[in-house]
Amino acid sequence: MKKLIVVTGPTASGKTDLAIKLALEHDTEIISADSRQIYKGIPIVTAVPDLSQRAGVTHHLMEALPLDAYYSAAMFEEDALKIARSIWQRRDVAVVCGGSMMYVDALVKGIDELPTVPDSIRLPLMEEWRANGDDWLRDRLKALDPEYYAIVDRANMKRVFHAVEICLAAGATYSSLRTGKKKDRDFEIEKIVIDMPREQLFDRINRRVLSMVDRGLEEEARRVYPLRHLNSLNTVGLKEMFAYFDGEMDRDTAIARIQKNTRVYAKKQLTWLKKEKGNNG
RNA sequence: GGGCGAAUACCAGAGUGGCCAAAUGGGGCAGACUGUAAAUCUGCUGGUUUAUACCUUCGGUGGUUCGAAUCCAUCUUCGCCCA
Repeated sequence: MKKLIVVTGPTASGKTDLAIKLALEHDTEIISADSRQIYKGIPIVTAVPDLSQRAGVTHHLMEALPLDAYYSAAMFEEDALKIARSIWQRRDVAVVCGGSMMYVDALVKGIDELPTVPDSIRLPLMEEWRANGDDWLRDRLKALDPEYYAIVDRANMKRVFHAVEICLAAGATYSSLRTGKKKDRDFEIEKIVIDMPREQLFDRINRRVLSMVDRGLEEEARRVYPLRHLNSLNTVGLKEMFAYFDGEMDRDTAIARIQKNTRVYAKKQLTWLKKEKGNNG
């Protein structure tokens, strides 16, 4: 049976190195499960390994998309499966490496099929939302899909909006499409979650941010600054630099905030992993 | 030596007699999560295992008052001003 070794864990925990080591051991390739490393043009802030670090191991879905490309967990599921199958034609094992927990889940457990929302629906809806306000959008959802309305986090407008646009695009309720069913996989999955004392992890994070600065984080941020409104650049390490460029804070403050926000990000990943552990994930 | 001002929870900082365990922000902690997820959102943050409850807090001490973080006296520390 073919096998997927999934290396995950919080940011800065050493996933990259471990994955490369495993890939070399199995003479195979790596599929990156990282919602930011997949974009091309921001290698420093996303801690993409350089060619020498990659040690000749092929990395897929890394630096593969332009910054303005739309991408999602569902697209990742599809792409990653396709790549894994092609690797399995030559090897028995493929290695997945990444900390985007939703991507990892989409690959490991599967994600529901939802229609892709066309701009012809999304953009006008967005316009109406802006004109009429949050309550209007909530009411809209209540009318379209009362079942989902009853359970959504109604303060989280991003979710409310998404549910509404899905209803409109599908011509069915979002709740009817949300099965949450785990898909059967015809391959073996070995999940390796890197764990370490929080103090040690936070120390690694703090130091890694400083090393990014040394390697040219500021220049990298300046290069993409004109595109700062793209979602791919709504990223820890860039948004703080942009705030510095905008004169909202000084450079040292920006760097300290990157460290802090990276710690917060790691914490969210840990929360996700803790829940998975509790659920036997 | 004299004058004035300030001392509030981890930090900053509101509050100037009861509605104050004390706004707000930061930081910290915890959590949610099925479509741009490094995103987005939520809760807690004096103690008491539950609390519309009780206890201990607003520099120290002593007063005034039914009641004080808030008023008075005094002490301590810090800041500014005059010598």
